[in-house]
Amino acid sequence: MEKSEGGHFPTKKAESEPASVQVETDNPAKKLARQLDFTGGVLGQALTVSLPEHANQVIQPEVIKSSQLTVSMKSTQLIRPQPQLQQHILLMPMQQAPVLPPLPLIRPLSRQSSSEAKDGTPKKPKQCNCKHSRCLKLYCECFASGIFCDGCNCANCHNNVENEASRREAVEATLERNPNAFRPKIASSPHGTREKREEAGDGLVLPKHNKGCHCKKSGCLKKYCECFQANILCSENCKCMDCKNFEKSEERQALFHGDHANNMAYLQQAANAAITDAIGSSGYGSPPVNKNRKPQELFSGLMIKDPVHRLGQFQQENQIKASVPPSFLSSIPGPRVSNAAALGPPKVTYRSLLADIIQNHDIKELCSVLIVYAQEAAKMLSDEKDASLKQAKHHRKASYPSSGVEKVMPDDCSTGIQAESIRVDESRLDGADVSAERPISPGTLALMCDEQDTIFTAAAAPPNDLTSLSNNKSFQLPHGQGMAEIYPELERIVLAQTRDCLKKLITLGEIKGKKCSSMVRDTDSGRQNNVSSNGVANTVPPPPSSPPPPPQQKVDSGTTAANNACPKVHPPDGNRDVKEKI
DNA sequence: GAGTTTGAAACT
DNA sequence: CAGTTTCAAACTC
Repeated sequence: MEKSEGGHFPTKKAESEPASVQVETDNPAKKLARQLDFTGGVLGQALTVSLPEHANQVIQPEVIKSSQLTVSMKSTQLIRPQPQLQQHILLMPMQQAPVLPPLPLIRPLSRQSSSEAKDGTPKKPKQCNCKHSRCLKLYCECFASGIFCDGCNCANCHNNVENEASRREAVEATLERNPNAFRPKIASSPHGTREKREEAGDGLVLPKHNKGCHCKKSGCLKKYCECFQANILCSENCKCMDCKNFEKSEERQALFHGDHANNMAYLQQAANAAITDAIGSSGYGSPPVNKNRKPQELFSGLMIKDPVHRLGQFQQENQIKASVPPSFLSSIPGPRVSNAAALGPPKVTYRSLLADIIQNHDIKELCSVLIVYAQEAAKMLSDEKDASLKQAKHHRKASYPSSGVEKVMPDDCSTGIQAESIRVDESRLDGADVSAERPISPGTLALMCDEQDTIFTAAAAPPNDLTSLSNNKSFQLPHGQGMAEIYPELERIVLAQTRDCLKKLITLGEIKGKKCSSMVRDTDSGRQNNVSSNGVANTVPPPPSSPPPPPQQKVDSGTTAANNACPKVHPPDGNRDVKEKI
């Protein structure tokens, strides 16, 4: 496409073919180019659209209007001027070059944003608001896009038919300054295909800005940035500072990914936070050499030079994430670890203070123990219930016989964990046990269903020999008794244990946080006098109303604090302890 | 909607 | 070519 453009602006073919649209092609897959005619063509009259890749192909204006000019634009990708809009597409002045220029500027993202409804349906073109440029400078989007102003809010507009002479002069002057002024700013990269990038997600497109952006404060994450506006990544052409518009940028990913991708408030917050960090802690206060971080440099370890700054950024980013719903947080791909593993910028990866405390096997073990708790509680409760039922039956038989009708509890659990066992004999619903009639809470049902997950079964298997739990056989209540009656009690027990474990985690986090804080003070007492009391341990703040951990779960702070190795949480000590406790 | 910020374009 | 100014869009309040 680049070479095919060769010259600058073509001859006025439109004058001889006023009602036709001429498309020149070389390669159908390449981008569309549009020839502009500033000779005074009006709508539908002198519309010449050039597709260098489609040479000698003539299509009707309507086709161009509706689709061709937006060809190769996949939904949210490169946004081109929308010729179907009522603004006029013009032809450039006669020039030597026979090959038509590509589409003009890539400004139109703003057009899209303001001219489309939220569902993406085109509504009406955006109108420029030029006041001082007479719409004869590239400041004017209409002029830059090669279209007449039509219904714009501009003042003293000369970008119209009535001022064709001055407009033509302006075009020539513009071309004199920059022969490529009306050529597209976004060029396809010779490497790879757009499809490949699109497949990579992120809404990425392969093209890059020809001149590159020069953003300083926006982090290239706002529409001030032409690259960002065009929905492309910054490239080596860019001379931006603190660029965050690169593929592995978490800030950028936060903008494009996540459940809150449409939440403009959040997007702005994320962008602002990223920018604030970029220009706040390291922005103008740091040497320019560090400010201009192109994507390539980001991959070269430049950012490692300032670990303090990076730490600050991570804290800020954590604040950002803490301010969004967990659903979004979970949607952020691989919080920090993934980035560390990826080829992203070599940022210092923040790790939770609990990262070394909570191990995978701990989680699995905890789950296993909770299951054991539940099982033991179920047995115990069922025994009690069975005994009481027998007594109740004796009493009832003396008064009136049982109806024998069975009541089937709703079974939301698709795995049918106890489709049979939750059948409750009505005879047991004698009013003496209200809890037996209590419907199973969704949480409990979910818990019981989840207990069938592989993480439970696989985790519990070796150490605690809980494989049998996976098939629920051992989870069936003894004596064939249903589970419904004891679910509430089971829930209470399991939740209590979970709560205790969480308390322990909180305690461990506090301990480690204090340790980290003291370490920071020791190593950087001169500068870090403003570190919070527990440093980054605030990521796991203790609940205000949370009482101190029960004595039996008190953490061996002496060991953990003295030991540089991270303290680890241990679930209740095995089945034996569980049984003893129950 | 007014005011501010931003960065490309224009200018020196 | 670098620095400054102008400009209009993007953004904030």
